[in-house]
This record gives sequence, C-alpha cells and structure tokens, in this order.
Amino acid sequence: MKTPLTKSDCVIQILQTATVIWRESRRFFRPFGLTEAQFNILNLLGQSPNGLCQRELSDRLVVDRSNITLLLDRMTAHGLLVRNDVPGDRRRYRVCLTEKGLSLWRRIHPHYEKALAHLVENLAAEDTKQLLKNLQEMELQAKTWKEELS
Amino acid sequence: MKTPLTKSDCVIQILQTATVIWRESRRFFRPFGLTEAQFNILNLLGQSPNGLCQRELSDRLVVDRSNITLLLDRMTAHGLLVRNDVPGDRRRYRVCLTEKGLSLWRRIHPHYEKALAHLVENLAAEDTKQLLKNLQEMELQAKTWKEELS
DNA sequence: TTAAGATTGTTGATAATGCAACTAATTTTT
DNA sequence: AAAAATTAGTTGCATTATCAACAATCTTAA
Repeated sequence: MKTPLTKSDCVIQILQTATVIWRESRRFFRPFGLTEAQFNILNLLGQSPNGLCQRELSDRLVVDRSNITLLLDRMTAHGLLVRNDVPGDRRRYRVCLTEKGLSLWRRIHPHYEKALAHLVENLAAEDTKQLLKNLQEMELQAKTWKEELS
Repeated sequence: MKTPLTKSDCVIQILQTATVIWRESRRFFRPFGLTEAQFNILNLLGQSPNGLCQRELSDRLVVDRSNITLLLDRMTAHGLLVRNDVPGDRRRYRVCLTEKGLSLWRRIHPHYEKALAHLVENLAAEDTKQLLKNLQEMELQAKTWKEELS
C-alpha cells in the first residue's frame, strides 16, 4: 500500500498479526491431534485444577457457549475431558481434564511456552510491557464500541 | 490470573484483543448484511479499482484460497461483485465490485475508519508507531516458527 | 410461595475456515 | 516441441464459529 500510515493502521496490524500467529500455531498442534481451539480449552483446564464450567470457558476464551458445547463433545469423545456434576447446581457441569488430557497438556505446555517466547525474543522487556498495556487499552475501547457505524 | 506477568503474555493479549475486535465488529457489519470476512473482501476491492484475482485476495487477507471461493460465491449471489475474465490467463479471474458493491463500500468505509480510530484514540502517536513496529516484528517471528514444538 | 427474571447448556441454521486432492491452464526445463 | 513443474481456482470433508430459539434450572421479587 502506498497510502501514508495512519494511527488506525495498527488496528489492522493487530488483526493481521493475530491471524498469522493462529495460522502458524495450527501446524504445531496438529501432531498432537489438537486444533487450536481445542488446545485453548486444554490449556485453560490444565491450569485450573478444580475444573471450570462451560460458561467460564466461554467467557475466558471469548467463544460462544454453543461452540464450547461442540468442542467439549469432540474432546470428550477423544477421552481428554469429562463433564462432572456440580453439587449445588444441576444446570452446570464441572469440566475437568482426564488423566489422558492432563498428561497431554503437560507434554504440550512447555513447548507452547517456548513457542510464545520465540515470538517476543527480539523485543525489549520495556517494549512488551508497553505493548501489553496498549493492547489492553484497545481491547477496552473495542468493548465500548457503540454507534460508530449507523 | 495470579501468575506473574511474562513477556509472552503479550502474545496471548494480541490474540485476545483481536478476538474482541472481531466479535464487536461483527455487530457493525450485520446491519449492512455483511459478515466480517465479507467486509474484508469488500474493503480490499473497494481500494483496488482494477480488481484483484483470488490468489491476491487470499494472500492479502491471509485466508485460504478455498475459503475465498465460497466467500465470493456468496457475495456474487448478493450482487456485490463479479468474476471477470483475465485476457492473457484463463486460470484467473479479475474480481471486481459491481456498482452495488462499490456503493455499499462507499457507504460503510467512512464509518469503518471512524470505528478504527476510536480504538486508538487514547494512544499517543508515538505509542501506535511503536505498537505497529512491534506487531510487525512478531508477525515476522511467527512466520519463522519452526521446531519449537516437537 | 409463587411468579417473573436470569442463567446454563443444547440444538438447528448458516457461515467461515483450513486442508488435501483435484482439474485446467500456464511456465519452465529438457 | 514435449515433459515436468508451477499456478489458479474448485470441491469434499471436517472443524470452528455465531446467532436465535429453546428447555431446564436457579434466583429474586412481589
């Protein structure tokens, strides 16, 4: 593009960067038999010893509840997790990793962290701090998008 | 999360911010009868008076060629664009907006720019410049991801 | 306590997405 | 010129994704 840079170009760049990261990360998860979406579930549950309910997964991963249902169905079919009852609330399930799911997570997790670290290895600590801050600010702004389009 | 911040947290934050921007932007495009993916096509073609071939759309939008096929099929059905022949090459199409598509783009585009600007309105020009640079660096790193996962 | 309201997860419809395999056409090699 | 390699677009398949509507359950208020 020959057009001069504007401030909003960095919004486009965020989407572009995220898209590329997603595309590349798929290659990594495939050998483990996981999609990126499935890994996100696995990774979140791996860090939640008490399990999470579907609503929590949905909120934390910014994924629709109905989508969570399908994802969990498939992962359950693969023996990676189970839906346990929640004592006081019969609407909810406590989604927990099985032994198989947990051991898969333990196997992937260090590689994942290493892969993430590779992305930022050329950035100064100060840069990543600022980056994090600015991204959070933009996320906040996005959430308060209201009537910019009629 | 109680865990201390690490540099790679900003990678997670990129994905999170992008996800939120996507989710919110869908609300904007819906009144125009467009999905986010369809708008991206419209927006790119709107800025390309001579049209683009599907491969170019695929590369620029980081979307699989097969996906472009389906997107264009739907948009063609809605009368937004056409596939013209390319004189010297019978493999390709020159994808162009119709009058309807172009006028839709002209109607949406200013709102879109305004919406993007809103996301960065609280950031200093210096910040967005740095943000852009860092994001590009990370995109580059992602493209050279190799054997971080076994 | 009962009625209204909110929450949780599921289902069905439709769209988006990527991958592999394929056809047709062009370009490069030999 | 013929064969080999590359490129452009399509198709089939499975997954991911959102949305709207729904049933079951819990919570709050009248």
